[in-house]
Amino acid sequence: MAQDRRPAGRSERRAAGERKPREERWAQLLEVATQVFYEKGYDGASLQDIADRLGMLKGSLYYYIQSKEDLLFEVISEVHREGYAVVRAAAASEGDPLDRLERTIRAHVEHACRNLVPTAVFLHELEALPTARREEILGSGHAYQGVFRDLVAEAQNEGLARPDVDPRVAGLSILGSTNWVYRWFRADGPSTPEEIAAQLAAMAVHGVATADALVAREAAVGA
Amino acid sequence: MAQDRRPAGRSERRAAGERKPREERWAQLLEVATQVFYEKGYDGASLQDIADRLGMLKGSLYYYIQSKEDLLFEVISEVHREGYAVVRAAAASEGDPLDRLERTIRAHVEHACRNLVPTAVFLHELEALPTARREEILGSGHAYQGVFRDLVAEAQNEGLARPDVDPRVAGLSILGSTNWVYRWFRADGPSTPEEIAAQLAAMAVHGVATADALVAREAAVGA
DNA sequence: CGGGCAACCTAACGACCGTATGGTGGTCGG
DNA sequence: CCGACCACCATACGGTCGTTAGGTTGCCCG
Repeated sequence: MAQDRRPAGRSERRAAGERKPREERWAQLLEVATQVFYEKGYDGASLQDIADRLGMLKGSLYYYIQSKEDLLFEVISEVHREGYAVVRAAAASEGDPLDRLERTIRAHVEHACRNLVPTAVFLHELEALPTARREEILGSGHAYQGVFRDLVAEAQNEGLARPDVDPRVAGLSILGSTNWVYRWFRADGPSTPEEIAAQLAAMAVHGVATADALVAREAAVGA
Repeated sequence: MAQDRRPAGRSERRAAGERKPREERWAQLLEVATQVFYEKGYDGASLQDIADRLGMLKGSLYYYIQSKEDLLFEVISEVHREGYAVVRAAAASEGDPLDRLERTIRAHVEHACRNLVPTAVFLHELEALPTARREEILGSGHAYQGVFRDLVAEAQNEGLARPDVDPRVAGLSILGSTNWVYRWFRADGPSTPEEIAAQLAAMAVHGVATADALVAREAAVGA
């Protein structure tokens, strides 16, 4: 069996698509794996697919990894680390809770749009990881959700958000609308990431804010 | 090989877990398939898994189906038909666009909460279907999104929604927040489907409505 | 009481999966 | 110029996958 697939024109040692140093290949491997997981899903993707695109044999991948699962873990881990850092930074910035909420949503959406493929893999294939490794990435709590929930709760405490909204549900609503963008955003579409981010942020802020707070915000913009 | 798995205590013709008439078994098959796809994903699930839970052998499934893909198609097709009908009915009901938007969101969320598993399979595994069969289900347009987008646009035309919101993005935002519930709703959680639906609907309405329209709505409730 | 059909079973097919093991060519420091 | 080592190749294993073809049972109808 000529390594499962590939014509394998007898033993002329294969076309040998350039040898590369380890670090460079590793980065390339992660990129290719991300793309393949995006296109076929984790279970649907095979190491063969990935190796093919790298111009090597699937067995050779084990020079870089211990198992297929390692690849998914690495891909997801990387994008989550980045995204979570971006969101936390925005949430901890200056200003009143509504301002920070708006900035956080925008940062989150813009990051998702600009890292569409890894984000999609993260959101779609996270549950393909065994529980232990999943929690190694997420931490034990619901990190993302918590950021939005806390910002809404804070706004509520300062009288900027309507008292009848449940911060928990509000946080999940925001998370849903922002995490949905990977399903419809297209770089060649009619809207830029910034425009979309601004729209989603504005809707969310209007969704939770009191009428008074909204009036105050418009006045501040006008000033 | 004793049909791949199962101890198979020699040939005593297997425990024979009750024979059932076709229609009943077919319903049971769909239910089991839905559950298994939910737990393992379409690619991760095997016909063996499904057959095991039905107490039959995987080959016997082909008495009911032509291929594994048929199962996914049937499952997704059913839940989509139901859900879309519910949403369209609510969108076509009486009242001004904001009222109808609110009712539509509530109907959508309540339906999703009460059909959590099929909904999850629909949203998660839809893209596992080949394009042709996917469009057979969805129709060629973006049906769900269109309903929400049109309601927002209608509200805008009547001066009930803020002119600076993009109905397209607003529709997708609403779709995102409502389609996200399958990821966090638990029947044994602190909130009922109705409460969650009401919260999400209220946030969405506040997210797009003008200040005047909101005042008018509160007055109407008070009356 | 016998024939037929519905609802399965039995058994196997070829393909492909992730993974292990040992080899092998080129490159580079000494 | 030589040996070591890096980045792969070659090959194969055991297993599982979806799918097929033909058999077997029990119930129903006449």
